[in-house]
Parts: sequence; structure tokens; C-alpha cells
Amino acid sequence: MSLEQQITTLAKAAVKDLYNIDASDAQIQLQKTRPEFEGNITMVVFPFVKMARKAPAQIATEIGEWMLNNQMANGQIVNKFNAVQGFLNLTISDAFWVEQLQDIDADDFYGRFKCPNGKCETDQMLMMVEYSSPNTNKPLHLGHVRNNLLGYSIAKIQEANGWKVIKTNIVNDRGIHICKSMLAWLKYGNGETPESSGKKGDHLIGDYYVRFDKEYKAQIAEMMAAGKDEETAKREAPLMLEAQEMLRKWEAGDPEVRALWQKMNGWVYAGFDETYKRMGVSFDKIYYESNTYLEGKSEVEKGLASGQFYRREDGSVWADLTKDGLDEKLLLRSDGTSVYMTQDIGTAKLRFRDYPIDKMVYVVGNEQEYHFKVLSILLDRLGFPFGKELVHFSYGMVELPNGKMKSREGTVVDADDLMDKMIADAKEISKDKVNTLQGITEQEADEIARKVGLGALKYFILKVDPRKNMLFNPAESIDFNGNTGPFIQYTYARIQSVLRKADKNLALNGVEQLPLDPKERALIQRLLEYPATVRAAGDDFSPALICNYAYALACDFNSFYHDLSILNEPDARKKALRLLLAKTVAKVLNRAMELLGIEMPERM
RNA sequence: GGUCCGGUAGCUCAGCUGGAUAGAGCAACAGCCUUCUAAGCUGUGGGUCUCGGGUUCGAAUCCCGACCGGAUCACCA
Repeated sequence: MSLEQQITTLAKAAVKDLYNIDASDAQIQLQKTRPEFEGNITMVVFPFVKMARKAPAQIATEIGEWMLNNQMANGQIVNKFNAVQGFLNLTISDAFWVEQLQDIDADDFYGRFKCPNGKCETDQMLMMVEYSSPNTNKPLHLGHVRNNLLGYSIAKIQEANGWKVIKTNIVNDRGIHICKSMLAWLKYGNGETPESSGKKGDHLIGDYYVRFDKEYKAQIAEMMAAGKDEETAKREAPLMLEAQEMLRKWEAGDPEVRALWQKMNGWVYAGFDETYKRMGVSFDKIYYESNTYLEGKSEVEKGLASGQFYRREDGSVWADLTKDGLDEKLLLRSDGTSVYMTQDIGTAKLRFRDYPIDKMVYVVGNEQEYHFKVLSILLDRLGFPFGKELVHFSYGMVELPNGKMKSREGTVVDADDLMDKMIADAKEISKDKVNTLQGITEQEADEIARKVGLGALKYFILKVDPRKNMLFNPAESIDFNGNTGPFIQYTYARIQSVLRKADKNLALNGVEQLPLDPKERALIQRLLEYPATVRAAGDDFSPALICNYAYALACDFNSFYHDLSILNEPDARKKALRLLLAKTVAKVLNRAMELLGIEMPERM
């Protein structure tokens, strides 16, 4: 039983006995005691003021005294108390803290849960998490980086919360945008390949996507100069017509178009694989739009037949969502080709056919909230029971100082470039560390720089509330000091350094009798908060909570480390206890960072 | 215009299921390495929590209304 649970039980018994109040767990408000007061944990007694009809300070005192006199059978937990107005500050006995520390050390599953929300089904509950979902017409940028890191981290966090998680990716490998790069490559590429150009495949294709946009805009300008209005020019520009023609050919299975598509997508995948691998993200199952859109089409046809959808005169198919307070939504174009929504319907169907999914989570930007609202309704109408239940994990955009990133306009922060930069910066900083990094090979130094550089990047992104938009200023480099990934990694590396030098066989006999230093106590109390943090991060889908926790734990440790010596402590039992404390902090830090996909270096 | 999200220190962000004097980091300034890794520690300065009402023992937090910023409402994805 956790400390909070034990205090809650005690407090409930106290108010029952003293005032005959049957309090619920929620009415027992506990919080950490503020540092300016004596004590470790504080009970807020205001909720009982009315019913007890006494002054807050008196109630607090009475409950405190009751607790001292009536502790549970399993030993003395509350040692002392003081009452300040309606706040009952409880001091917990040192023996209790030490026992708790030993329990954490012995628990291989500390901070992991067997089942979600305490509800265990016969089979493990299965959550599918979709993230990344790239288009194969351009390389990954900073927006994708946020998506990938969030998706991966959320999968890890949910696993720790007891879910079986399938990480999945839907690759948008077909459609008009793909045809645009293909067309531009055919027209202007002169047969350029990744090999001939030395470019990464995804970057090569991205260049042609940008090229298409440039030429297309030139055509529009030309047509407008010749007297056409903008709408007409956009619609009738030869390049756009050609791209649309190519899409029709693709859907018709034209061998030449398909062969080109295969070849160019192959280049992109090779590029993506490299980026994913470096970023440290992975997938258990990948779906391709080219394999799912037909399924979606046939579902739309079924919906048409059953009267859920309707066809307009021009042949296009629509869903009327006005009853749900939304608009009418296009599902098939007048030329019969499918849209984004169509493929998502097909993908959902296939996924639920492939896996016994209990919860489907889409990690997709908040700009697509409308899309997922509609998808949920459409799936429901088509008779899929999971339609209503799907979760759109809607995260905020990454913005640059002058606004949103736009691939077509080239105002993006490229994922590969950014990782290069971070690792190079980490390498540069480590050059000053001649003392701690002496004697290591160049290869080891590179590996440390990789972990630290990526750690800085990942933490930078994951520490902000995922629902909020965040700002990235390319002109300012990402920090390696302060509330950062490297700070956590550094704390861990420090501990490892101490542990390497320590005698491994120090006895812990009788450590329960040791009086603790306040810094030691604070550290143990912090360690005890970890499981609840994992729960909260799972409930809220928020890796940021893990970041905040890891930062607080590292701060507590560094303060402890600064004030108290571990290896030079003369008292053998104290030394053993501090080593245990350090070891446990390292274990929990490492475990927390695993949930973020951040690797820990043994030295740095 | 409808819907949704946000507004906290110069900057980037915590805190938001209501609790004690609103916190970090960066930037600025001042200290701490012959002793376990100074990517660290300690301190100083910096705030009308956008504004106005309301709810109550108590509001940055909940409710209502303004103002400002963003997203979205495509035969784009």
C-alpha cells in the first residue's frame, strides 16, 4: 500500500471516530508539505469544517493527535505533526522511508502496471496506436518529429500502464500529391536517382514536389496574365490536369505509372527507414494507403446502397452530416477517385479485422480534428461498433517564429538536418570534458554524442504539453543545460560513475534505524511518486508529465549529491544507504526516460 | 460567421480534478571545483497569472462576458 493510501485510510478512520463523518477517498485531500513548513505530507482539513463545526486549526490538531495515538498495526508511520490553520502537516518516520526505499529496490516492476485502470480482463487489453503517417512525397520535418516522438512515447507509456500496444503506421503512398512529384520528376528529372545525385531518396522526391509547385504556380501566373481568373487557372493549369490524369491511370493500374510509382516510393522508404531508425521509433504493423483505399471505396459503395450516402448528378458521392451539426462530406470524387476520408475508412476496417483492438488511438495533429470527428460518425453509420470509440490524440503544431511550416514553400525544419545538428552540438560540448571522457574511443565518444544530442531534442519536444502548440526558433540552438534531456542524462551518468567506484558488497543491516538527512527523505518521497506519475501520464496521454517528474527527481538528486558525500561517508551503514538511494534514483530515471525513448549514457 | 484551442516573468514553458507567500529553465548579475563528473550547486533581480463580473472559507485553476492570437469548416492530405 502506498504512503498516500495508508494516510488516507488513517485519516478516514480519524474523522469517523472524531466527528462521525464517513469520508470518501476523494474528500481526504493530501498534498506534499511546502518546504517552508515542517513535515512531509499535508492533509487539508477544510472540507470537514462545516460538518465538525469547529475551527480549522482545532480540527487539524485533533486529527493529528488521533493519528499519533491510533496508528495502524503495521508500525508507526506518523511521527509528529503540526497544524497551521486548516493544514495538518505530518512528519513520516525515517524507518518508513527506508523500508519504502528497499521495497522500490526489490521491485523489478516498479512503475509498471499489469492492467489498465485496475481492470483486468481475461486477455490483456489491446491498444493500437497510429502515428507518423507520412506522405511519400517529401522528407520528414519537425512536425513529423513531434508526431513520431509523441506516438512512440505514448505507446511506451501505455505499455507501462498494462496495455498490450500495437504501434502502427499508415503510409499515404498514393494520391494526387504523389503524382505531383512523379510528374515533376518525369518532366524535369533527367533520370536522376539517389545514387546519381547522392541524395537521400526522400529528399530527392521532396525536391520534385517543391519543383512541381513552382512550375504550377508559374503556369497559373501565366494564365492569369492571359486573362483567366485565379480559380479557373488553378483548375485548368496543364500540370494539374496532367497530375490528375496520372492519378486516374494509377487507379486504373496503368503498368508504366505503377512501375514509376514503385520505383520512386522505394527510394522514399529507404530514406524514411534511415530517419526512423535514427530517431529510435519503430512500428509493429505498417499499412499502406494503396492497399486500403479500395476497401474504403467498397465500404462507401455499401453505404451508398444502404442509403447512408448519396450520389450527386456529377457522380460524386457524399455523406450528409447536417444532422450531426456538421457539413456535407465528399467521399468519392466525380471521376470516381477516392479521397483521404475514403482510405481512412478502409484502413480502420482492415485493422479491426487484423487485431482484436480494444482501443484505437490516432496520433494526428489538431488541424485534423474535424476529419476525425467525421470519421468517427461515418464508421459508426457504416455499422462498425468501434467508430464511436476511436480516440483522436490531437496534438499541437510546431510553429516557427514566423508561423507554420509549409513543405511546398520550403519553410520547414528538416528532421535529418535537425538530428545532425543536435548530435554535432553534443559532440562539440563534450570536447571540453577531457576529465570524465578521457580514455574512451572515438566510437564511444560518437555514441555518447548521439545519445545526448537526440536526448536533448526529444526532451525539448516531449516536455511541453502535447495539446499545445509549441514554438521552435531555428536561430536559437536547443539547450543542453537546465531543464533538458542532457541534465537528466548527466545525473544518471554521475550516479553510474559513483557506482563504478563503489564497493558492491556493503551490508544494509540495520539501516532502518538511521536518522535521515532531509535531502535523503525528499529523494525517497520523490521516488515514491513515480508510479502515480506513470498512471497520470497514461490517463492524460502526456509524456510531458514524465519529463516533469524526471526533472524533479534529477534536481532532488543533484541537490543531495552536492550536500552529502556518498563514497566518502565514514559511517558504513549511511554509505550503504546512500549507495542504495543513488542506485534506485538511477533505476527510476532510466525507466522514466525509456518511456520517452531517450537513451542514457553510462558516462558523459 | 459556426465550432475548437490557447493567453502565466524579457523569451520558452510548468502549475489548471479550487488550498498556505504563483514555479522552473534560458537570458542578466554575484558566488562555489587540491574532495564522488561544474552538462552541476547556491543566491539576487524580474509578475495586474489579458481584462471585467460571478461562485466560496479560499480562484492562475470553476462559470459567464469581452479582447487578442491560432486551427478548422475543400472534388488538399
